[in-house]
Amino acid sequence: MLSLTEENYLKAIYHLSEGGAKSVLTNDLAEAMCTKAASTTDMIKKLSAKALISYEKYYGVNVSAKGKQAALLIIRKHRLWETFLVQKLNFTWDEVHEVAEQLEHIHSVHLIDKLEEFLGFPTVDPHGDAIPDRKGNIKLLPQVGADQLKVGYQGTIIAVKDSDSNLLKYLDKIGAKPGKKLKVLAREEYDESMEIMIDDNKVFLSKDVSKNILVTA
Amino acid sequence: MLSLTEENYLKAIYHLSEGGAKSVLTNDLAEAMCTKAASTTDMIKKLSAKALISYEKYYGVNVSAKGKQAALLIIRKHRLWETFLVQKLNFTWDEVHEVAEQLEHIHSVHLIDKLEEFLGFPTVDPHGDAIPDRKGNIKLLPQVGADQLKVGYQGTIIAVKDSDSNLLKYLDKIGAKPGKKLKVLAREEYDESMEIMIDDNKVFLSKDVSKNILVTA
DNA sequence: ATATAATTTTAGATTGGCCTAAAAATTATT
DNA sequence: AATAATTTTTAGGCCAATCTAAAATTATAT
Ligand SMILES: [Mn+2]
Ligand SMILES: [Mn+2]
Ligand SMILES: [Mn+2]
Ligand SMILES: [Mn+2]
Repeated sequence: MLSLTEENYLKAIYHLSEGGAKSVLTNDLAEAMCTKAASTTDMIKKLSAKALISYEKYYGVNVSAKGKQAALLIIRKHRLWETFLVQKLNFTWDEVHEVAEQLEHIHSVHLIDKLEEFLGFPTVDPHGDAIPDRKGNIKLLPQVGADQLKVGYQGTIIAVKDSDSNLLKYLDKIGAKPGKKLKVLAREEYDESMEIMIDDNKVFLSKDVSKNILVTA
Repeated sequence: MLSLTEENYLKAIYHLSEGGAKSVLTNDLAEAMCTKAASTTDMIKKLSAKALISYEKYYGVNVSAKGKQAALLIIRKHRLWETFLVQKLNFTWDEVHEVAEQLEHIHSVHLIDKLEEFLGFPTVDPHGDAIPDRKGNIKLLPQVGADQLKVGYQGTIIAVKDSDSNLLKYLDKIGAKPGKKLKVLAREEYDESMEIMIDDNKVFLSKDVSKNILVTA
């Protein structure tokens, strides 16, 4: 059984290794966890001893198959709870992450399976992120940050980054929701800001915003 | 903000002091918490420093007004979550306590208020225990253990003790549920066993069982 | 290639929650 | 009232998770 802290480190390692094929570095993990590098090294040793990650001294860590599965089961819980909060308790999508950070550590397989059933087996959470199944399998759609797009691109918003509450409020205001059509009208190379069309609304976005909108690749 | 451990001790102190007017003793608290007396003394000092309990060395503790309110807000969460698990996720009443022990420590006033609304402002949990309101007020009905009853008593089951899963399964089997009519037909003084009528079913109960059935006083 | 800078690890300390063993205080028994 | 038994507290230590400061290693720049 993993402690709450071990679960949080493992999840952070998984998220940091998503996409990139490189090892997760101690300092990056420390920053993500809001702890110091020394503390992180300690935890890396613990997770490594439990075979959840592989660790090469000075060169960072990688999640093992076992670690990936454990991480995905935590993420499954996080996303099912977020879905519950929005669909059943009428939370707004900017209110759910913090509470889900706590709820994801409740230990009960029965609970989470029943919750999933109660929600009608949702496939994505309120931010568009895929929900892993009870085995820890997840199907990731190829997706890219809107900041990477070229003028003329047309596609669909798949998901948005969910950790900043104020960003989510803004995205809600401009209608940037999973499922919406997105078209790139113009792009300013100097600051990488863009003019885009979401459904029928024209908006200007700084890179700081656009990079948090994930679209079909 | 209380730690999970502090919350659990405080709740245990509150429960041990329910009914009785006497102070809660260190050994009793240690037993309830499954820890040793020495550990309990440490925690008593912490809770006392936070003014949640009053502590007289060697003579035990009493919950303060502030402590009582904090305890009742934890109990509120516990009972609302139990109600959720039974009513919405189709848990049986013997499955909910353990999970609620975890869920009661989730910190979010918004969450628990929304949950209460979602459940339709229930007044009692699946075991018949009253649910405190958002201020921490609770209305306790005068109730007594069925083991105290005399032959000829007629009344209604208010609640059942909820901590033993096997007991709950048995109570379910004999139909001993909150709201049901109960009549005492006979009582054997030697072992304090009883013959009772629940609705229209006649059952024999040992004291070990009857003491967990709470009826109108 | 060497010096400097950055990163990572180790060493040693702290805090919360727990323990055992010993000391102190209270309660019960003669 | 003195002694014995019980309860409670204190003393000292352990483990998990954190920190700071110092040492070790790797990366970068001359
Ligand atoms: Mn989230
Ligand atoms: Mn999400
Ligand atoms: Mn319960
Ligand atoms: Mn209950």
